Amino acid sequence: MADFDLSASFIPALHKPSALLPIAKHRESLLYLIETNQVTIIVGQTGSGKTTQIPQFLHQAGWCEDGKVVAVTQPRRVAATTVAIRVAEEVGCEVGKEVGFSIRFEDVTSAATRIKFLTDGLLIREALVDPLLSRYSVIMVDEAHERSISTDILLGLLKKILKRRPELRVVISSATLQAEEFLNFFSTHSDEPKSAQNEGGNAGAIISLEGRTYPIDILYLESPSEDYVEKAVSTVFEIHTKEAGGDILLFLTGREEIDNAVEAISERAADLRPGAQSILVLPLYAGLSTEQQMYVFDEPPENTRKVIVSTNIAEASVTIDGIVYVIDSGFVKLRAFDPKTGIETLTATPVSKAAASQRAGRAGRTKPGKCFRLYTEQNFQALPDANIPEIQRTNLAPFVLQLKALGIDNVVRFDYLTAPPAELLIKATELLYSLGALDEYAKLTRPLGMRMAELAVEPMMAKTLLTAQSFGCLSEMLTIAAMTSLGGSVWIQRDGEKKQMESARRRFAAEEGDHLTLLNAYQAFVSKGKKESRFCHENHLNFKAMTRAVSIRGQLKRYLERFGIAADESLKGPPTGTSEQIRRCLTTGYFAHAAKMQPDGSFRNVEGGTVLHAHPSSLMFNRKADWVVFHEVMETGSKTFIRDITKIEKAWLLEYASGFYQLKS
DNA sequence: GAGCACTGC
Repeated sequence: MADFDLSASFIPALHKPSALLPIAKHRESLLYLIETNQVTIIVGQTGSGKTTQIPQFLHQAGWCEDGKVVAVTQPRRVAATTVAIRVAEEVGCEVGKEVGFSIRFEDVTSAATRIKFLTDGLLIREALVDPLLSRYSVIMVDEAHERSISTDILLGLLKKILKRRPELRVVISSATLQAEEFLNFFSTHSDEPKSAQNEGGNAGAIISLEGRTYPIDILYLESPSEDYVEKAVSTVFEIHTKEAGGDILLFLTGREEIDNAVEAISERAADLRPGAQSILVLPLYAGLSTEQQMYVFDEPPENTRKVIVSTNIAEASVTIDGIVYVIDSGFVKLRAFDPKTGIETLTATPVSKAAASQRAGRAGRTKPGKCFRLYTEQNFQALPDANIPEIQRTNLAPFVLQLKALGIDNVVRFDYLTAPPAELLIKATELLYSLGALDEYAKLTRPLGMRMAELAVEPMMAKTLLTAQSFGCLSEMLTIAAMTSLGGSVWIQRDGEKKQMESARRRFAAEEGDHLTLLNAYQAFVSKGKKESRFCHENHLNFKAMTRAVSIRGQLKRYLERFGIAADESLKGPPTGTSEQIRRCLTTGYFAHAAKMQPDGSFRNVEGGTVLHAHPSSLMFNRKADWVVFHEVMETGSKTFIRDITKIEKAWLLEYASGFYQLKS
């Protein structure tokens, strides 16, 4: 018994004790600030431990007594789940007990849950049922500086709720640049009498927490570069030949650029002198399958430097360890919505200063790093401080509908952190009126408008679903709604298998267009394919997306059942809605997205002013049609594409949307 | 002939 087996006697700690985190020494002052202020802004560097520690401090300090809950919101699902799992480990409980999380389709909480991580979109939805969010004693809004539209709407709601609940505490985590803006927002009360202010304590406070990151050298170009992809490739090799070991992360804007850069880097890497350290180059973007994305986390082989060429996904959503060098092109593709035309654009735009420093920060996670910016220091100084908030450049129809459902009738006077342009609000209101969700006084209609707000799909599809029963095609529309909400990720193109994917897609093709094709694919997946991944692999379908479609369809079906609208889904035989019923039903929701094919094969919208092209992924690409409706329109580069297209009859437009088209002419 | 990233009781 002489042997003393270390591994049997000691269990390695899963996590560093939280006392070692920089935040621990601020514990008392943090708790004091939260106690005495309704709103506390935390400026926490990455690695400060704010997200994992603050909820535990609050719990220990008694904020969860009398059954109250501390909520922590995140803009992304993965963050909500991974942080919850970590905090549960630190607390020493099972996830779903004292510490839990709640995201769409996954509620891992129980009556015992005291610390709850959730997405901010979900917390807004909770306000539909519990307008004062009364079960929460503290609500921490994490990553507020990202300014997602859900975060902005949530902050506006919280400001309203704070006036009615003086005992509620709000904690906002922000980057340095925006802390004052958040504080100002919460300390000015535009339309309240003075006496109502500061009732629950002081209006607010800001506290800074230092992080635990390593220094990063920032390097700029001396003169601007003409082609940043080419410059990026040569910079990779300069780092590789001149700098010490460590992996490289290169930020470009999109799939095409990334594929080109990956190819160029592997070609040049083949010319490296024999015996030198080699290069392993990997792409990273959302359009890749999960397996392809996972490669970036693998250890590279011996004597090999890993180079990851990524979109913005690596800026905040995906964190890769071992990165020592960052190369920043200075550009990102951003979505914007033109209220005049109703068309979304996707364009490469210069990043903000905040985004540039976030990118640079990806280099210093494990040791000191370097960031090579492919632009000059003057270029950097000219960049905007922060990105334009999403609320100022997005289609607001879904959010106007939500605000109305929350009892906020005057959406123009709602207290926004940053007000959206009036045209966006008008456009959204007009669309909701034409769909029948709002009446002529812009009040939410009942039951139609209220039900549309409760359905978790965009308003045009919500309207379609709510009329489907009267067309006898509810079962089919549930499937189509679930499939279109996947956003084009249904089919997967594997390397060099383009032809095979095309022919797989043709197997499900329906003459009438993409919606019925999606319906065919789903029905094959759940019947013949038995919801198995093998079927997806054989048919070039995205298994993850198809599984998600099954969940979404189930959720939508339950919502409708609650409204007393039940799909007749008897066990025998396929659904019975005819193609015409389905296409008529689509027209009742998508009349605003109608277009007519021209002799040259392009489309014009009803007003005739906009030239639209079928997206190459659509069945209507290279096919004849007359009138169509489509799910989505997007301008990229110089062309405007429509996606998910289905043939309809012109007469149906007049039948279901005469008001809309009279209004327009 | 081709789309950044997120997200919903």
